Amino acid sequence: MLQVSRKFEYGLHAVTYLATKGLGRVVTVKEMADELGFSQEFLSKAMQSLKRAGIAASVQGVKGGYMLGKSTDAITVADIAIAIEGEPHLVRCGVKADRCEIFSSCHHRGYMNTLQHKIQVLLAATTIHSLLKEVAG
Amino acid sequence: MLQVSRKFEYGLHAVTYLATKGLGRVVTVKEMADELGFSQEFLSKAMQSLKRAGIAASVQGVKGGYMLGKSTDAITVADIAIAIEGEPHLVRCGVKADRCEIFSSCHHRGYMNTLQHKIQVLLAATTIHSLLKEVAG
DNA sequence: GTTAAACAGGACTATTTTAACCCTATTATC
DNA sequence: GATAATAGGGTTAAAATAGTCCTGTTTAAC
Ligand code: SF4
Ligand code: SF4
Repeated sequence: MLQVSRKFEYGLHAVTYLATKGLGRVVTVKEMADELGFSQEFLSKAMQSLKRAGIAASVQGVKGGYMLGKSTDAITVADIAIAIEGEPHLVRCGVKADRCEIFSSCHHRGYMNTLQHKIQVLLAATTIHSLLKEVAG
Repeated sequence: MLQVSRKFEYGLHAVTYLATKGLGRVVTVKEMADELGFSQEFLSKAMQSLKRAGIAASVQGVKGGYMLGKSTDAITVADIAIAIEGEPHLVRCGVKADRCEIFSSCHHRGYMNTLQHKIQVLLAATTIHSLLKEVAG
């Protein structure tokens, strides 16, 4: 329970990788996959999600690739999580009420929702900038 | 990502149900399943986990059933999560290092581990006692 | 002491989610 | 026009979760 997906971790690694390369530098998926040690195809999907969210920017064509779409202190871990996994739903009923058979009689939905919010606050508290500092120091 | 399991929610509901019945009262799985509206067989597994963790106590035989094993302010949401899902592992490498192909080159393991710890602190901050008050108030 | 109602738990199956792969555009450089 | 890259749909494979079944053990009641 409560384990992050591999895709999210791929995405986070990719973003920190791009960050160390500087804001302007264009990097291909192939380079990142080789350097970080994971599947090119799968990372590619993660990058597409990050791009749609504006976290990464892409350049198409032969000399194309990805770069960061924002400065490192404008990207939080929560942003990456949402870009890749979509809106967070700690409980099934968050997706759609009828996903839970006891929705109408459930009394701790309120608590679960505040819990989810607190977790989001935790994720939003770390920017890529601060994460890189933490890793270095 | 980061969704709690149904079994955990079943367990949490069961514990709050037992709590409202008072510490001494013995309740059968059948009664709880009927009352809360979920599968007897599946709830039974959750109760067995809760019992092993000391959160619930059981009485075997004809007039048997379950009751709380501790007072409501000695049980936290984290306790229930651990009883049912086992030790939390936000990242794959927490289970076993070789579950992650990039373990040796990963730089944000430290961050992920502190994140996990903070989530545990959140869960441990709510006792069943305080949860019930929150629901009532 | 036999019966019946309950917990205990192993083993299996089904469902859902996640991960991975494949294949075809499209874009832009050379 | 060839090539190297992103964009993305669709399919398959693997893993985790949910749910079921079946057998045993305990104990109150008769
Ligand atoms: S049990 Fe309550 S909180 Fe959980 S999914 Fe159902 S309605 Fe939502
Ligand atoms: S990427 Fe890092 S934190 Fe995540 S599982 Fe691998 S070693 Fe652990």
